Amino acid sequence: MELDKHYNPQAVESKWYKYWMDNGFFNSVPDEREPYTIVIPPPNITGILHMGHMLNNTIQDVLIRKARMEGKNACWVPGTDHASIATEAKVVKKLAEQGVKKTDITRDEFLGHAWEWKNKYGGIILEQLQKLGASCDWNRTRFTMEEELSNAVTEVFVKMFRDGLIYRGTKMVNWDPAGKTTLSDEEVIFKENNSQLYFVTYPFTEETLKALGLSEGGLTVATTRPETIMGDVAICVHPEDERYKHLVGKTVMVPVINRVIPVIADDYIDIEFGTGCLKVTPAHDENDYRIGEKHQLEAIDVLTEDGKIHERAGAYVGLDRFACRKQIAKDLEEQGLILKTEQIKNTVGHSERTDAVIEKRISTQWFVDMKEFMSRYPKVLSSVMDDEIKFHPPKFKNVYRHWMENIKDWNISRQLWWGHRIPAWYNKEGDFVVAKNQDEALEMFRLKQPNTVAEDLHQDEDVLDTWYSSWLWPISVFDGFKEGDKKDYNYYYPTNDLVTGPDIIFFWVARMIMAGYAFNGEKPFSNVYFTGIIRDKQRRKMSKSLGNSPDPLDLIAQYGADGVRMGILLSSPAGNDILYDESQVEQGRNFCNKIWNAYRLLAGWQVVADQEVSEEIKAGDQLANQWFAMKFQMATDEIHAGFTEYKLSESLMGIYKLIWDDFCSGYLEMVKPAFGSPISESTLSAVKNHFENILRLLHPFMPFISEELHQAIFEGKPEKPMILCEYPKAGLPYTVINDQALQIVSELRNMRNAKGLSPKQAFSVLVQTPNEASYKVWEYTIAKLANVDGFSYNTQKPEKCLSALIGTDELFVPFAEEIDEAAEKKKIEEEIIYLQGFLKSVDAKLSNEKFVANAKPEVIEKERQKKADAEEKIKKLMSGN
RNA sequence: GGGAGCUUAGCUCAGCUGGUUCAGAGCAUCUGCCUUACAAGCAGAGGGUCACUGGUUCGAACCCAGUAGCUCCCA
Repeated sequence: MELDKHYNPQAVESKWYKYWMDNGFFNSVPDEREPYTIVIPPPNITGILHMGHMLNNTIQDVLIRKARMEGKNACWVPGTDHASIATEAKVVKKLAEQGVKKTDITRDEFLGHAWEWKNKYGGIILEQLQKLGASCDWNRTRFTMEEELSNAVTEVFVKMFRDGLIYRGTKMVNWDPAGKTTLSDEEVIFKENNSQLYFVTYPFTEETLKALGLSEGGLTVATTRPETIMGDVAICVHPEDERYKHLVGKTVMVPVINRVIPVIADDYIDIEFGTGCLKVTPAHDENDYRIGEKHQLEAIDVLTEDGKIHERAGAYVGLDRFACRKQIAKDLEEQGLILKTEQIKNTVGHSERTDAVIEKRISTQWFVDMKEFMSRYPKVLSSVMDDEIKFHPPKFKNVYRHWMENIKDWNISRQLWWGHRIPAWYNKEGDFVVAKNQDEALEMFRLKQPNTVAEDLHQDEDVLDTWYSSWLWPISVFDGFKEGDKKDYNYYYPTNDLVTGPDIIFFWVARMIMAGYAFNGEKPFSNVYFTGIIRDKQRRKMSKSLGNSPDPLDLIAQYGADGVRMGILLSSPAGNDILYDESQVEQGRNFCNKIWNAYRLLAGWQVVADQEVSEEIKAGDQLANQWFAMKFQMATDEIHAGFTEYKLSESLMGIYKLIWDDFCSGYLEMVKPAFGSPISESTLSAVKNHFENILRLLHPFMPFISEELHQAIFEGKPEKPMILCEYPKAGLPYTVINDQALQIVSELRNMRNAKGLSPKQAFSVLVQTPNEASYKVWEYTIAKLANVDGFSYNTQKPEKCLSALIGTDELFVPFAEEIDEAAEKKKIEEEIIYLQGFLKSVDAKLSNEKFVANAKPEVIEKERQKKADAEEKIKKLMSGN
């Protein structure tokens, strides 16, 4: 059968993926083997596959496939996250397109639509992962809002509440006016902004003017948010500020609404900033809130939940907050109350999901008491610092510690419908209990008020933060919270490796560690591999709006999954950002093609019995076999070292070079029979064996082509499919082969290139060496690779020749034609000059008493060797002249 | 404002506890080749004052200090 010149991935990929699936090779059940477990960072059901997923899941697949090949019981659990805010926004938008408003339908109706949406689109991303070759145990696919996982969430919430780790409280929280929900601090992204700083004057009241003996005047504050002045309750100055000391206790009027407010003093104030006067708006600023509490001031919330001016503001009612800012500035200007404006840079919080500008708002919400949590579970921090849980790269340990040490309470309630509803029930008086379900809640109420009936109770309307379910993921996917048989949980947990982006280190990684120690007393995983963020060539993040993100599925269609996997992995050491460039994926495709053609080559050879080939060929083939065996083991050791350090790109590069340089350019050329000649049976078998071994090394990285060719080598009947073959082991002994003689090949090629000679022109060579034997064994191979038609040793140097050094041995190539003697001489002279310079520095070192006295003996020995070698070389080069 | 990290070839990055036959890899570039496995290829070659300035040391890409630039995290 004729094989195509180019590797064609499409047919191959779907064929083998189906084969693996049909045979259940991805599936795992507990047995006596050592488990190796990864839980997928569950993608959002709203998500579609992007380059970040590609990187992330390729790495997981590499790890899981390698573990599987190493005989471990490999289990990669896939699944999806319900993504409360994102999904709710999607569904709201879809309903709006149909002319339905969320407020017009019931909660149950809305959830019906949401589930419908989830069932239709929620699994798309998992199907896309299959195209990549992800070897997840699809039988284990979980969803954060399915029944079992929801039960786990309730269970944990109730437990934490009863343990005093969750409380309901009224605090200042982050409000997303677009999503109309509160957010945790982690969901707020700070962005730098160019803002106007308005200097607004608050006129003194009559009373104050009288006391001061003035006819007019006021206090000027600097603010970027004039639209909140209707919520002002005081002006605050520093108690030591000489400019304002005398005004403390006096009153001023809030512009626009002319409400009277006091001037107070607090050392929180920064005298240098603005005018040194701060307008205190406790309802809309964290610091103002604190000042307000301290001075017992009222908090007037002047905004509605969607960011418009509330009735209680008394002016501009119904106007959007940003429109109001402009309007009020204009009006104040007209009234002469704006002294000046300045441009400043400040940072403004935005919603991670909706990108709306966050408002600070006082609200009654549910919180996790993090200080208490951390004091009860110190392992959460120490395990990472002590490397019981290893971060790769370790620089993220600092980031982790810093966050942990400054941790704030976690706001976990969201004013949404799509999510896990908070298991708290209220009676008509507003008392509440936390319970697993309504029946339990009713019982609890009845203990105090026996007459309570179910109709009196209503469940909290809010749902929990998405991450409140995600943090349980490594436990809950193995039903670790479920009563009864915990076979899976006991076997698979703790998991081995977690692969994720550093952007969710706090959202997810940290909280999984918390959940692990708090609910199971055990770490959730042993290693965390932080991938980089994928950027384009200009270092911009990939985003839909920039349009700089290629569609991964298009890439797979164009370059093949293996090619894409390789391209994306090659330049992605852990923690470094990946600058994506299509040329990398091309490189991946080209590599596939290279491997494919190596197979084509050997598939086309005619085979004969060993007796049919000459002894010379046999010996040459055997040497080549041993030589490649050495190269193979050396590379295998390096590849394992890369895995140990989680430097997957280095492992992959090691394989790349092993295959391309050592196997194809080296080994195959060595054993390749002359055109039209056959290959011996034993050599072909050795080649196939080596080929098969490199495919094994490659399989975790490029699963499809390695399976395809593995099957092809064994004519479709291998003992095992590649996916189950044993991964080559590190540290196996190998015979060291002295291949210094092979340098003759590159020297000759170089000479031909430099002289513009055809490779077809044969040369004879003369080597001056004390180790004749180490060259003799390679003669056949060298002759083949470099077109040499004669070898001689330690004879008279010919008159006309080209020369080179092989280590300290000399190589002469008789060359009858024109030689640019001057150029040759110059080349040698330059070499001598370099060596002399080198020798001088070595000599200087060796004659330095301090060096000899201080340096380690082996270093000195090395220097002496260098000196001897350099002297030897110089001697030879000089004598040649 | 606080913290962490980075700066090595045109690009992306390796360089472990300091020891110049280790300044390296891949890609890109250049030269010559359509040599019956592969032009998605083959054979070669040229690129670097290791950000800058000082210091420690017999010896610094590596350790220390300062300067400049960049990135990230947190407020």
